[in-house]
Amino acid sequence: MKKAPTIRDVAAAAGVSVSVVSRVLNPDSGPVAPAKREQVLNVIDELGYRPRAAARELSAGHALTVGLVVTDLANPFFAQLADRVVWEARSHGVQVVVMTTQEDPHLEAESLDTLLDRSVGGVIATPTGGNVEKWERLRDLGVNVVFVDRAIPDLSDVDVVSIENSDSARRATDHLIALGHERIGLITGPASTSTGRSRIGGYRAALESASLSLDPMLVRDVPFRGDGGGDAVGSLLASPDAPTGLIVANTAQVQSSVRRLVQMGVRIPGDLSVIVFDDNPWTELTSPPLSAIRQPIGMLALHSLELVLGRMQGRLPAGARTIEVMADFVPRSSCAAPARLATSKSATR
Amino acid sequence: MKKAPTIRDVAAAAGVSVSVVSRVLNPDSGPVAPAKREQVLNVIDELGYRPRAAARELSAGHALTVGLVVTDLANPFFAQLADRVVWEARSHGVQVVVMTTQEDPHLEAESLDTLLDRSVGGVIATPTGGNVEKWERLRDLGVNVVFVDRAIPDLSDVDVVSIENSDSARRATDHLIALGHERIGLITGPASTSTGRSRIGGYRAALESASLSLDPMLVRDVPFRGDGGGDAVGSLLASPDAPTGLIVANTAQVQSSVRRLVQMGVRIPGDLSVIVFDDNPWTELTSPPLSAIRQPIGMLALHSLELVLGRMQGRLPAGARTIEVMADFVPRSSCAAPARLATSKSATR
DNA sequence: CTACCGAGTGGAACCGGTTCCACTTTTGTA
DNA sequence: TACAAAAGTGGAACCGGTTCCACTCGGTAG
Repeated sequence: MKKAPTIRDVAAAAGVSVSVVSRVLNPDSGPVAPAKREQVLNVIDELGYRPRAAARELSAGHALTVGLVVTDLANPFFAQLADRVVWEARSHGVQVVVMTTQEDPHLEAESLDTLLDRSVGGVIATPTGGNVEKWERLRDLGVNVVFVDRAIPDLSDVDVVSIENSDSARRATDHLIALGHERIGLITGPASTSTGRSRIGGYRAALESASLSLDPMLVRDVPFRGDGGGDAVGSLLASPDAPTGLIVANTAQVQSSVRRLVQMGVRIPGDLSVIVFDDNPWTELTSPPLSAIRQPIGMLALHSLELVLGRMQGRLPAGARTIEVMADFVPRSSCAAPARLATSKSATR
Repeated sequence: MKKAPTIRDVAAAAGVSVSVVSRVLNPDSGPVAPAKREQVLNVIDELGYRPRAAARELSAGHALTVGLVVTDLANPFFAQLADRVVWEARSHGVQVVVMTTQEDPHLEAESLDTLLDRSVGGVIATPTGGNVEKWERLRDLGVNVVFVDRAIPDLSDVDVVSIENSDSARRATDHLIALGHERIGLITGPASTSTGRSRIGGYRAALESASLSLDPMLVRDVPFRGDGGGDAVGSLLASPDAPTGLIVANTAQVQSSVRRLVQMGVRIPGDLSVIVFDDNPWTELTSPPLSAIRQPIGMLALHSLELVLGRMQGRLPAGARTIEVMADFVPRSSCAAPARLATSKSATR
């Protein structure tokens, strides 16, 4: 366990001063004679010298690192997001420190403190919704913050990247309406989140333009964590006036909801037409394959990182940006006309 | 964008020297009068002071950070592993820098260099198999390395955490044999990896003790990346002498393999009994639900981190450790007796 | 022939912590 | 009461980079 060479070792071995070595390391920081540059590079190579990141960060005041704060990586949505962020960051020479919040504002606060200690250049986060003052502090201290997937409305001056939630929900609802469904269940994220509200909004809009009334009993907003999805499915279908179509618009609860449907032996689309938000690899392995809103996770990651890096390098104009990307609707065989269409219609009227 | 207070600001505001503040920050580094400690803590709280990690790392020579190097987070196995590692690390006040290799030794090498620059205290990795000298260098420089899921046999003095691959493969094979299968296909990882070899070993052992011969055509080792799984499935089933049972023991290729089975319309378990390695949440959502080897990912994460942290704190005896954890076999309805059992038996003899 | 300019260089301060050491003040014990 | 050991404190060096600045050379313009 020998120890690594420092810049002074290199300088000594090359017979130059540390200033010269530093200038070789950072090409635009001053002139170096071509001969000496060569010489220094040779020594660096010989000694296997690598600059210590900590020293650099200390003097620079900030790190070439971004924090990624998400709920948990066990959720495929976040896992894929993290995958793309890490990958994209790498190609820019930036490292990613990953932290998870489990949707708990306390854990989130802790993460933010830690990120601050590390002097990260930026943070990409799916905020829990709390910690408004902490986020503000971070921003005021010069850390570039980008919210992805969700936003905190009270918080100004923060970039946001998300999908067109309202529009996506609307398209899913329209699809079911077009098939003849009149009672459509919606399982969505908490109404306290921007995502939840937008999706409910899109759902409502679709119903309105089809002149269908919105039955509040059919809309269930369940928390992002826990077994809320499955329970909501159970209670929706237990109702005597059960829906014939269902949109699961709480990404985190898709798995739990589908599991319950399978357990209950609900025939899809015979008993129930189903559309899920977020197209995971397995959604086409179920029988039948599920119609889905496919979130362009790669795009979300790309834009988020682009914003953070852009701000870190100061090459973006001031003023927060909001980027909304389109999500595809992928029709598969989990949707069909409601079975009781004819009878129920005549019976109701 | 004001700037954060430093230890000297705190010292000045509290009317003490920086040494005292530092001792308050690191309780076991020297005595402080209770009154002054109180006073310093108050000032810290008032100013919202937080020590800069970079400065600390610079003088300590190493960081309270571990690197996690995996293939990619889009793979649920690694995503879950990362989730647990991040979670567990957090509770120890350690941050995790995640890097992905895409199974490419060059990218892996790049990651290791970066990790070295960051003076990480340890690395948890699923090695690609290359870069033996780089790993050695890392180890010699005092970075604690733990391999998880796979090992590099040429590399001594490195801790390894994995499941009992041989035993697991054997149990899966035994299960199919007990049902009456005699031709059992095996799709596994590259034979150049420790994981691949062990699983083939277990498979072979099971066949031998049942006095069945091993047909090399039934064993397909496919790379961890790409579409090898699906293709192997296709070619296995295209054979006139197709297997009646299949074990997909290449975790990374399970999804691709199952997708192909579904696409081909193979009836499970009617035409083919199937067992997959790694029990993802969706394996019970397919129809029928798939029998699986459930890797205790949490245990893998826990042990890996335990080892890394233990070594970082120097509270582990020298000498590499190998930890193998048991994997559960979860029988579901994707396995049954081979349909042609009676006829094929009489016909063959 | 001098004045001036720019390239090239090295010294030293600085970033914000930790730690060693010398020094003063308590304490405890003979 | 005397004197050693322990507790408490501050100064300053150090970790390994970056950067400012002063300085020495050439070469060129006046």
